[in-house]
Amino acid sequence: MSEKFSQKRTLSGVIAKLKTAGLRPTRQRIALAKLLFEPNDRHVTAEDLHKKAITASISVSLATVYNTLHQFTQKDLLREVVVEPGRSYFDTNTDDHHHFFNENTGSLEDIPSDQIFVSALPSAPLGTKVRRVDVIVRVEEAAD
Amino acid sequence: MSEKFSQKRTLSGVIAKLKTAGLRPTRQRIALAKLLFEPNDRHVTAEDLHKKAITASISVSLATVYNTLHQFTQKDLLREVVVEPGRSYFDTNTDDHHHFFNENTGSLEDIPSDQIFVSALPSAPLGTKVRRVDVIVRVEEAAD
DNA sequence: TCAATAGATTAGAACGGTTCTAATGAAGGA
DNA sequence: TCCTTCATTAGAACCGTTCTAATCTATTGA
Ligand SMILES: [Mn+2]
Ligand SMILES: [Mn+2]
Ligand SMILES: [Zn+2]
Ligand SMILES: [Zn+2]
Repeated sequence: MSEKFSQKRTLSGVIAKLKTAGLRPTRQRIALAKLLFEPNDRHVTAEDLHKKAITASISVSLATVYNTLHQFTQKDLLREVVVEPGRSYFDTNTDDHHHFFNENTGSLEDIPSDQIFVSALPSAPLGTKVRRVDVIVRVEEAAD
Repeated sequence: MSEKFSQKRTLSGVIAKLKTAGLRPTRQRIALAKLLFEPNDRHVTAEDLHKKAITASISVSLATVYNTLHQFTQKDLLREVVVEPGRSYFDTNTDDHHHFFNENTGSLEDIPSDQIFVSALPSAPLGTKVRRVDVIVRVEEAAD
């Protein structure tokens, strides 16, 4: 597969993905989607992604990065993961899964849902229904 | 049990608790501990507790509320619960347990650890050890 | 092809929860 | 009581995030 062709495929794939989600394929959204939707899943903060874009010479404002991350989340292209106060992570893996969170480094690692099992829960509080079950395994650097 | 006696018991109990933890029983810490360590477990934010104190005519600064919550957490009198970005909850229940989190109201409800079971996990990332496993069941108001 | 329009982007201000600073006050040991 | 250490405080600073309102761009249908 030539580089040009692979680039083209990525580009058209990204545009299709945006259109399918009902989002206009703007220069900024296309560029951010390309950074996000690489083969390997990623867990990024808004500022991570903004830095990454700037480094890649993609001119985009921080406000647009936030807008885009939230729109992608709303359209189920991303998932928001909350593990520490004052900072949101966005996850390119939208499958049902869980996380290891390293409290020393701030890094997130997926736990596929078939590698963990949460028993039947007590019933949800009256008048509510379960939207999602998040398991966060908090780890720390082991003492030597 | 007379009210005076019950008050005295609470006061001396609280002071003992602080001393045991290695914290000077100051006026502010005693007052906040009394608000926190009531029979029923609570999930409060710093601003919740500060308001509660002011309402109860306890003069204490917000900075001291934050200091105290963090000190209590460090001494294992409280546990921090992270469920939404930009706001920390402090939990008077320090036993191993999990939570329902109502995303509409922001309320937390305990799930005793014997009412939920998380299977053996995949091993923690290399060089790390598990500090805690948090299960957060996110619920929302049910449609009518 | 070209308005017209709806939607997107942007810089910078504002926001809200939290932390810091450095000055004052209180606890507790000698 | 005096002294040292620790705690409290008001207010400023901080920092991630959201808002504002001006500018720009994608889309569409004439
Ligand atoms: Mn990061
Ligand atoms: Mn609250
Ligand atoms: Zn993930
Ligand atoms: Zn709890």
